[in-house]
Amino acid sequence: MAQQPPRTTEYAMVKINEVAAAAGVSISTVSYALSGKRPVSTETRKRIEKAVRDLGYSPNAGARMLAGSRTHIFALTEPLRRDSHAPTHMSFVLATAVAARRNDYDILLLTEEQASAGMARVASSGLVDAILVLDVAPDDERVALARSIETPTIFVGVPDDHEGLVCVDLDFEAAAALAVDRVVDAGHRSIGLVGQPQVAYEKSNFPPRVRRAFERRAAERGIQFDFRVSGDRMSSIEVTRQAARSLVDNGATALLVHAADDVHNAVIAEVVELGLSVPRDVSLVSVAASFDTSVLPIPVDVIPLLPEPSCDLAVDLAVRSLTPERPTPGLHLIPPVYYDRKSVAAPPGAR
Amino acid sequence: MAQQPPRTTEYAMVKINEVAAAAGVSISTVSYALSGKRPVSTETRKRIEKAVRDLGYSPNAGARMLAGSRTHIFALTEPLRRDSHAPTHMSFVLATAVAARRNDYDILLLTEEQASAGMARVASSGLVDAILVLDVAPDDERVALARSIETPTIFVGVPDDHEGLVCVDLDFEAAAALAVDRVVDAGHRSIGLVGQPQVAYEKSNFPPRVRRAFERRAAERGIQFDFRVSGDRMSSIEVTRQAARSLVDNGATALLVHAADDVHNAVIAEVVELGLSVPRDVSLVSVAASFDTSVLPIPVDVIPLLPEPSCDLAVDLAVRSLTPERPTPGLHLIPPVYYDRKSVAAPPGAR
DNA sequence: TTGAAAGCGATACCAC
DNA sequence: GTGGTATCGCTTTCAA
Repeated sequence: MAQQPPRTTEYAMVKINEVAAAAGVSISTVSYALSGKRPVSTETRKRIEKAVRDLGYSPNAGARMLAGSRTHIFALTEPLRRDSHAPTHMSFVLATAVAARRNDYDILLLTEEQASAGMARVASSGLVDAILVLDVAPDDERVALARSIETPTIFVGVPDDHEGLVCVDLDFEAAAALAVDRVVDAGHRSIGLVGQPQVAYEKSNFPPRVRRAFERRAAERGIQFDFRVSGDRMSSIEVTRQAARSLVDNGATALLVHAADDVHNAVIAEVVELGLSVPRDVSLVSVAASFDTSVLPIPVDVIPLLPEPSCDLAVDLAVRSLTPERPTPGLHLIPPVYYDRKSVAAPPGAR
Repeated sequence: MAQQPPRTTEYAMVKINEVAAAAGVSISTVSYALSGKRPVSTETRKRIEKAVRDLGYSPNAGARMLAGSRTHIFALTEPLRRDSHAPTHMSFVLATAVAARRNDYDILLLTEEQASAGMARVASSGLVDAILVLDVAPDDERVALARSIETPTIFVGVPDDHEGLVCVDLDFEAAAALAVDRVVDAGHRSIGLVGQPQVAYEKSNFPPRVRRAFERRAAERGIQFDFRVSGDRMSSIEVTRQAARSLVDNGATALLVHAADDVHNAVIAEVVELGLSVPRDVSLVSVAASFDTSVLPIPVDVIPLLPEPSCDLAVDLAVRSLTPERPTPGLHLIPPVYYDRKSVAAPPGAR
């Protein structure tokens, strides 16, 4: 006699009516037991849960969308441009996906050349409940589209024209001011900022915000300040090293760095080559870094740009935008946090 | 009198019956006109297309899934581990997304801790039509799951146990043979292979494939050949440098490298330190690199492992797996392509 | 606390 | 070449 093969898998997709039959209740009770939108007696709930487990039931996504007008999917639009910093992007995508799953949402990835097309498509087909916008540019084309669709849209990053939009971001201005305060409080009277590569100040939006906040706060504190762009990854690191050197040569005793990890390495290398030591001769603070500054050749104080807080908040806002109390349009800023790695001390002259 | 605001957007989602009414045809005709699954006279098709445009119609995703049993979504499972090489991963994700869109498919991103859970979920809820598996490990947990679900699954990469699976990968054997041929054709009579770290030859399956193909082809061409493992990322690069040195000391005039970028750097550093120049004294070829070998200190000829061909083919197989002629399980190999970066020349003795 | 049944908006079969 | 309509599997109102 041939033996039955083990039924490890259901080959026909099990439906809600089979669950209902197995549990001896009606279809609607099963639905309510699973969604929790109506009280169900503990006893019947248990029977239903058992039936669900036994049969390996999982509600059909299409049917759920159609009947419930909730897709349980968020779109994530991200240009994934070649020139952008891949590890940073990946951690944002990852953090978003994790936060979404925590809220029982899946992530649909939109990476089209013309991002608006994808957004328009998923919005008008009702494929997603909300749209999360990453890697926001100052003049982002997705802003106009966000205004024209009814699908709730959350920006992680702040475009220049953000009137009426829901935006999440690190409070870059506060971060820059905090960094300035720390070194000024330590006694420094002349500080420099090594910023992003030149192109970032045209194509991205937070670099100028950091720069302006840095300059404003330094002026408020009545100290000397100066700014240099860094070199980009593909070019030689010489641009960055010259930037660091000229800041130090001009008297800066503390350097703030707002750039990728390789720029930090270059700055440290230059400081070392100048025969200076951190923090005795030069203090260092990293602003809005999205990598771990404690694994640099010299650990560096940092006000990090962590993906998790931003993405968690963005997902939270997306979820809330589907409820009666929709989040208020405007900037939802994450307060900066300072991590001490002992790379700031009083300047040489102060001792 | 208050002026009507311009109707730039439809605020109520337009449905197929409205399109039908506007075009003066039945619902089914609209559906067929859009899907092309039944001939429709040119004239009525035009009227329908106009109505679609005018009303900005886009079929409801949920309804389409439910009625059509096609979701037009592929899942993409990718661990997105912190330790893996972000830029490489991102280019694979991007290439997959682009290929999918070309086929009118969207990508749902699965990045859960335990990848199988996500796969099981989307499979059993019918959320996706197929699953694409990236960043495949030799003993990948997703292999077992792929076998247990009915959703077609395509692996980009080859796990050790790939019996019955559909896998896409570079043709490593052909790549190794091609590399050997190029240097032998250039006149070299003694060549070396700097391979992966030792552990890769135990835990992975393509490194031995490359090594064997290298040795087989070299033997066929009747030349001297030798092999060394490289050092792994965490250990010192000394292992790699010694490997390169001993190959050269033993008479190799050409080195093939099948390893990560840091190993390439170490090999180049050693060659330079030996006072040799590329390609005058030593020729170099990189096999199956997934990074850009033209940005190494010395540009190196390469037979790359490119994301696009693999991802295009994977998507193509996914699409075909939904048609009557499903792709055959097994390895679907991408033919190797040689990129000349001028790191191969005739050996010193030949001149 | 539970059940019956009316949709949700497409697809695709059966008729004409 | 075109139209009517059963159907997909769930959510949610209405009734009990």
